[in-house]
Amino acid sequence: MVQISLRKQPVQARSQATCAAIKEAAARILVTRGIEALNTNLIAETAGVSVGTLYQYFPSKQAILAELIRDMRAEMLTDLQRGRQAAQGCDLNTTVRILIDATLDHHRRDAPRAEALEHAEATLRMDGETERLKADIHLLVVEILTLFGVDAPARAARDLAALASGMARAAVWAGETDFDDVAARITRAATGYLRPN
Amino acid sequence: MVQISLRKQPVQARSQATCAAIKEAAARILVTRGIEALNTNLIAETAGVSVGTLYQYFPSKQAILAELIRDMRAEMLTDLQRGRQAAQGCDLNTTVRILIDATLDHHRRDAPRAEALEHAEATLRMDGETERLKADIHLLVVEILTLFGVDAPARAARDLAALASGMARAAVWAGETDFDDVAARITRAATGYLRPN
Amino acid sequence: MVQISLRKQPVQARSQATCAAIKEAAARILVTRGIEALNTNLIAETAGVSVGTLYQYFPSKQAILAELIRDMRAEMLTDLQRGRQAAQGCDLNTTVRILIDATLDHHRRDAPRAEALEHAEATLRMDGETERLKADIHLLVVEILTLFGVDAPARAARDLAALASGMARAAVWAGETDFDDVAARITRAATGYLRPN
Amino acid sequence: MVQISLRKQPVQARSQATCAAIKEAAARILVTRGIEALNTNLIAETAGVSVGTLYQYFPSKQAILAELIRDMRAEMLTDLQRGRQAAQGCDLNTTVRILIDATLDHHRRDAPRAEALEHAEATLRMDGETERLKADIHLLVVEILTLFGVDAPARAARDLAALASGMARAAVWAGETDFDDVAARITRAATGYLRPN
DNA sequence: CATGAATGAGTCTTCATTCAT
DNA sequence: CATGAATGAAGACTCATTCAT
Repeated sequence: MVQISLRKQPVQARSQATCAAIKEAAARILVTRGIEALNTNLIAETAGVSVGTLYQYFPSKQAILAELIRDMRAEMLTDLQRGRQAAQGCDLNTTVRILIDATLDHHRRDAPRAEALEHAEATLRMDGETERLKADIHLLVVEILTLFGVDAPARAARDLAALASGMARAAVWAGETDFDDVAARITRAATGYLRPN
Repeated sequence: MVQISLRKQPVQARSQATCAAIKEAAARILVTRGIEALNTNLIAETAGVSVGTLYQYFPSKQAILAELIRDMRAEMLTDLQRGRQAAQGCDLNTTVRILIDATLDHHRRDAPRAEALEHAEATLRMDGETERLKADIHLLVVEILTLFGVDAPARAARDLAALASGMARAAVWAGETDFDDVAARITRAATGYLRPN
Repeated sequence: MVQISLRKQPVQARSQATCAAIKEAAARILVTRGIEALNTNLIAETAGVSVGTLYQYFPSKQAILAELIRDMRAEMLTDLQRGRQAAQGCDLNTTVRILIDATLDHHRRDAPRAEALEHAEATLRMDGETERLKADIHLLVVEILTLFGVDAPARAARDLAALASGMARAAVWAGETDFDDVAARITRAATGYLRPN
Repeated sequence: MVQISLRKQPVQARSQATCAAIKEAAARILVTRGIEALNTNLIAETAGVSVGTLYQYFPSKQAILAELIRDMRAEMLTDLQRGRQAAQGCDLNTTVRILIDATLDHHRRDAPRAEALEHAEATLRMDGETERLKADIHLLVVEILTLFGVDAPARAARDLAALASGMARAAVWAGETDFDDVAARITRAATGYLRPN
């Protein structure tokens, strides 16, 4: 359980810029050189600040990673909420298709980063805020599945998330870039999973 | 790329026991305390040997992990080959069901261990032998899909593996133990994925 | 081939002092307890800093030694260049005498240290900078010998350097401190070596 | 001060062969891979025996090296004694030439080995037996120099030994193989050193 | 006696974190 | 606030030596 609350709220513009630079540096290192190469001195250097400054904004190395992941999950929740809006009144299959599409939006924005963060996520124990976001994401899917009368909606939501995440990450690994096609294939599997009978 | 060849071939009974104890200790730590807590001193202590002994059998810490993973992949290949035998003459859906069942055999033997190793696998660059095993596993699936005239069989094999692995790992995370049920759900998704049209 | 470039350029006064303290500590240990007793923990402790600090300034243990040796060779080159200036217009024997005197200047400054470093030098593969300094030293002698029409000047330069170095080190071992006398004896041998016929 | 007396006198032929094999292995490693690569496991393996056996014959790693050096010094003493016989009745210069020739005999037999051992010798504290041999060698030269009325014969003997050893080692380093020529050059220097006036 | 498995003290090196300036 | 020098605990790995078989 990682303490990620900022030590100080970066209210000023410069502070926010520094904070963002640190996070960007960490993400870039994570993607290009892997989690083993990720260390605070390198993050600070890459961000163009001193280690001391880094520790002004983040209480620990883990906190930086945790916040990166939290941001990703927050974006994903937003993407899914937008998807739900768009799917108002559609049938199950269409809704599923739209939500899967939404799920892949952060891959579309920066696939290697999404992949790296999802992998890092499995290594860390999450902070409360991120857990809450993940719960919200899960709940959103559960609600929709419930609406369509799907059996064991919690388990189904988990299965679908795992299926989608697994396939998306494998596609990134394989170097695929056409995420519409990936979404289509994931949808085929999801639809099959949900098919009655 | 990790060098995993043993430094010393454990011919004597005591040697083999020691070697196995080291691997078991590493696996136990990996499962119970995670990859960050995995260090050579702890492995040796847990195995009841000295660090020196550990290094008689393994050239590096990574090599221990690599061999654990290689063993798992080797078992999985065997499981799948057995599955293919059993599926001789069956239709696609049945064959898929049988192979997915086989895929979950190592989860059935020790689910937390399977989960931990699959996650660790994503962190390491594999040695040649393990790459070969993974290629063999992939090829086996590709061959079967080709036999049934599935489109883009290589990509389909990758998608199905990712889908199955993702769902299985999520189930383990959630604490499920009925892997027949998990297999049934994975099969639903896989069958949907493969459905023509 | 040892990488000796400092990790951090010691610009501040404190840094330079720390860096120098580390080198001094290493030299002192080398002289008093020999190369086998030389280890990074002891160097750091002797220098009054932590190991971490040592590694801020030197990328490896070898690099410390390498830089000590490089410094010595750089001083020696300067000594010899000064000697060459002083010998302008002298005959061969006088020139030789002056250069041998110059060669012993670093023994005059700190004989045990010179001895210890020259011995350590034979153990290490040198970095490029030190090789260049040694080549420059060699070249300086070759040029002078060529000027006086000495046969096979490269080989003669090597022979004379070996002769001088060997005798000087033996003198230090024996506890001699009058390096003018040592220089006189070396000069006798060198003059004999160069005598035509 | 290294304890080198054998733990057991190798009276039997097999024992002597084992003992020699260990020494040969150590020497070969020293020459081909340097003193840093010299370790007991490698020596034993190279010699075709087990570590345990190695420790039957030598009380420590250092003892092996020490005995190798002792052997070399013993041979050198023999060479010099033979040289003194041959030089009976000759004048100083001829005697010097003969003795220098004798000094290079172990280089003629195996130059890289001689070089490696002489260098290793400088690193070790010698055992009593080797010290005695070196003292005998020194004394032999002192006696001859005294016979010819050389001033400060002990210091001269030391100077000549250093000069000869230094030049010979430099020649080996440079890859020279014609030790008659090396001897001639050393003799020129030695003769110059000894020249009255 | 020979073997080689086992030992564990000792070394090098890294890196998250602190704090004097 | 920013800096970056300093810290030192921790971890990977080596190798001389011992001892049960």
